[in-house]
Amino acid sequence: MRAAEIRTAFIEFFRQKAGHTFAAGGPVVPFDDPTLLFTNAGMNQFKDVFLGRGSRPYTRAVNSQKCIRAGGKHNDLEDVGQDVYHHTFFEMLGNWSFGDYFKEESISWGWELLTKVYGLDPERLYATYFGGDPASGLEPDEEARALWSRFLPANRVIPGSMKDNFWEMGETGPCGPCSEIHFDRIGGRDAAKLVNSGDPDVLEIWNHVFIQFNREADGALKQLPARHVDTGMGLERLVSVIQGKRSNYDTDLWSPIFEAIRTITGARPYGGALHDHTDIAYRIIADHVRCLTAAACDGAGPGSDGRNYVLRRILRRAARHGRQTFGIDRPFVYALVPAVVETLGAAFPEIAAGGERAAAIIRAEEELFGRTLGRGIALFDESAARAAKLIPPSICAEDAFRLHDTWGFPIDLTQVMAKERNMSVDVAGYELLMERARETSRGTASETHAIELTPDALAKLAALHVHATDDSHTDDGRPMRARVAAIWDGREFHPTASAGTTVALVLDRTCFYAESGGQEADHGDIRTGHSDGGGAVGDGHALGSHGMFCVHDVQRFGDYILHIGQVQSGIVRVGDPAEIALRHERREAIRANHTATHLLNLALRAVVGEEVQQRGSLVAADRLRFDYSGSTALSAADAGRIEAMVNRAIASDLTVSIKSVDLASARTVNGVRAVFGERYPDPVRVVSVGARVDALLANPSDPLWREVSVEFCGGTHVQSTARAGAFVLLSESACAAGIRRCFGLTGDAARAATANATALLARIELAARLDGEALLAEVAELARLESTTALGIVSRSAILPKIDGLRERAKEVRRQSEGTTREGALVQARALIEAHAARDAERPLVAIVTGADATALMAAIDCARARLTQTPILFLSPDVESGKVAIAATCPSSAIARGIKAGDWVKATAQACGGSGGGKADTAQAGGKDPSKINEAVAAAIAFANRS
RNA sequence: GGGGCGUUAGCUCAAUUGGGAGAGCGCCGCCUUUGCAAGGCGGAGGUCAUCGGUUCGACCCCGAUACGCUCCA
Repeated sequence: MRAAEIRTAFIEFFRQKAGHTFAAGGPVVPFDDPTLLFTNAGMNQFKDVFLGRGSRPYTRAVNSQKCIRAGGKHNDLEDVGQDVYHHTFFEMLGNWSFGDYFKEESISWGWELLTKVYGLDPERLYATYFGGDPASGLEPDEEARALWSRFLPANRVIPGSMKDNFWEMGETGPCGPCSEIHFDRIGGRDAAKLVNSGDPDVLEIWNHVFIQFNREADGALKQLPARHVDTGMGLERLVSVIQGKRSNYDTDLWSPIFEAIRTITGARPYGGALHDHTDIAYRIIADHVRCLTAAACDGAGPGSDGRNYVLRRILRRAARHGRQTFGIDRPFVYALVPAVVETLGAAFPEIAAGGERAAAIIRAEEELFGRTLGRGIALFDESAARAAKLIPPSICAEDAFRLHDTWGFPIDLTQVMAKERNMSVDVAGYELLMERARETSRGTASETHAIELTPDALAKLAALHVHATDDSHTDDGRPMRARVAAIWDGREFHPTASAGTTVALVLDRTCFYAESGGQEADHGDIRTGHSDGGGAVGDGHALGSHGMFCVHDVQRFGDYILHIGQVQSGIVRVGDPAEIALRHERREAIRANHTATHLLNLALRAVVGEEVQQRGSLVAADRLRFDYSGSTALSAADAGRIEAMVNRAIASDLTVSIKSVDLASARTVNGVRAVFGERYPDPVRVVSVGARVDALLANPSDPLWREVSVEFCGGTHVQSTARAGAFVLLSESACAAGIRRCFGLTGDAARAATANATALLARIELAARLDGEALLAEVAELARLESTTALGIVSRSAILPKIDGLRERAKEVRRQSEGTTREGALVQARALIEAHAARDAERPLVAIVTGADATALMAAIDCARARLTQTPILFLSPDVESGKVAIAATCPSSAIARGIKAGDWVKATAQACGGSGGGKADTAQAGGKDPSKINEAVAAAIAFANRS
């Protein structure tokens, strides 16, 4: 039987014979279960039923569930490839009874399916049952034993321990005995002793769990009113058994993938050897690509945290085999996806439909890693060479950390690579460095500890009968009257706050926007007390009953909004009436930036492509920031298109429409932008630029909406886009692996950036007419301006080549003047050489060369040394204008032997004219600061040479 | 938001406490060979990212900026 037939046979057996409902397996990424990294068993999606919290319209279910066991409590990642039966991704065939049938049906159907449908040899089957546990007061599961005895002789019905045969979901909750069916791959023997002993040829194939108890918090077991059956049978294992193979990988679930690996890498075919490097790599890559494909088709791709990081680690493990084992240095894992679709697509429509997307996701991650992979391997090799000298050999913590931090090698990948060379990794040291890095990167961030409302404080507020803050007026942001409901200093509540103190005010209502969704909080003022009491001056307690409070942050905790700030003067009391007003200009700037952020999001998608996903944003008063998925830099042309699109929208003065609608229908709007993985409230606030929200909902699938910015967003926006004034993209860069970050400006700030660019361009035009020293100075100044002024990406990309052109000319000017000074020095040197050559060769040559700088002087020394090979030579060149004396010397070995070292010589010479220097024994340079002492320097040089 | 690493020839990368900018591959020319592959010899190619500072002297040390990569939150 082929694997697909085996899978279908299982499902059909239970559907037709026993009236089970086919309940398609859940996604491999659990939807609503924070306790689970990945779906790791067939029962995950029915957990609520077993816990008595949910129900289904059926009581019998069957399916094949995609499971991932990596990174979490069940982690088979380390074993993949090393043996032939561990997988990060596998299928679990299962049938369930929700308070319906129990042990008898479950066991007899199990026997029938295995022996009659699949035709397994009954002589090779063994069953285990729960053998009881006196310590827990649990009786043996005699019922299961008796049922199995109907099919199997007594010696093949084996009692098992608490560990093997009693299943518990967690510390508390539903649990019960289980019964496993084992298979002997060899046969013709009594393998009872090998059951549950770890022998790869005698393996568990099917576990039947009988849920009949509930474990209470005090540890006691109570009988459940509704008893359930939960079974699980690993498909890969079952297929190997039915197809008579000793390895899961020798079945038709894997052969198409192996074939694809062979074709793409050009390696020899898979050989199935347990300890062979190539075969291990084959297994690892095949396993990992199945896992990554399944995850990607269910919406989870490699990333930097949580389950996404597990996927990244899995991919990087597979990817490095491409280079190290198969010697190819381009992405290849993605190209295996079609083979995965071929083997799984028919059973899982989401994999058939999502294959292309999965391949794109995998490819992007491979390209990302490909950039650092080569260097990382090189660094690892160096590190391993150092490690090899240690006993026992161990990769040091610094290298492991650097591999992780700089080259993106997860620690477990480093460990795997080390293990291949019989080395270990200093993981403890690595963790230490990691922790230190975490601290330093956290340290400066939380300098100003914000005032927070703890859960405890929230409860206290409720106890004080403080109502939730009414924030229904934040949108228009007009000044309003409110009342001080509570004063909180971060530790306790106070009845009053006096001038100078920093506290948080809770009001009964507010027009302030609390920081949320990346939009920064409003700032403003709160005046408390009866300010308009008329004649209050004469009032005895009027003085001091006023308070002036300056808000510099606003945060929401639960239903309460904290206005954090400082009491400027007077006193603020609980119960005081208050006049609150936010800083209008700041709010206006934020609104403009927020709407521009939405327009930017839309433009990015239009220009870069559909794959652009928002990964975060910040809306401040002075700028906006937008993070999105992507791994290549934006070209200047694309930046220009994006900028133009946003500016067109601003010029069109589009109306911004905002409305709260129910989440389900909001999601149906074509092209709606929702942040991936983000949870949204229901009803959700929809912000649309250029189309009325009502119009969107009236015809949600209209392709026109793809051209319109539609986002779920709680922030504040301008009423129409013209208020944003103008938009400029400031910069674009990488901020994390696979994530790009760009900054933008609107309004006056945007116009200023444009003006800066115009001014700079004008100055560059003028500089083109300069020459000589003036050109050199202006080029330096222009370069300084370019890097320090705010410029848009587009302008900068137009300015940079112009400055580069000027640099090119400046370089030519410099080269020419260097050439002439060098030539001048050489001419003088040649004359000196000729004059000296007639004399005693070993006699030192000390001479002044005029108009030479350090480089030219060295050239002169070079020239002289070539001709006068036995002569110690020292040249000086005073420059009155710059107040410096350049000195250079060379000494042949004969002179060095006499004690004339060039380094000492130039130093002695330089000291005579107020400088110092040094160098090697054969050549050296130095400089003096006082050209007027040139004669003293010459004298010193001659004296030094003669003394030695 | 914060941290780390990086930027040197067309490409991949070196350069000891700061003392004359290098290798391999590629490119060009010549030689060797019947031809190819290869080999031998020679050559061109550098704003050491940019700007500033320290220094007699900076690829190297310090600061700022840009760009790239990466990690943490």
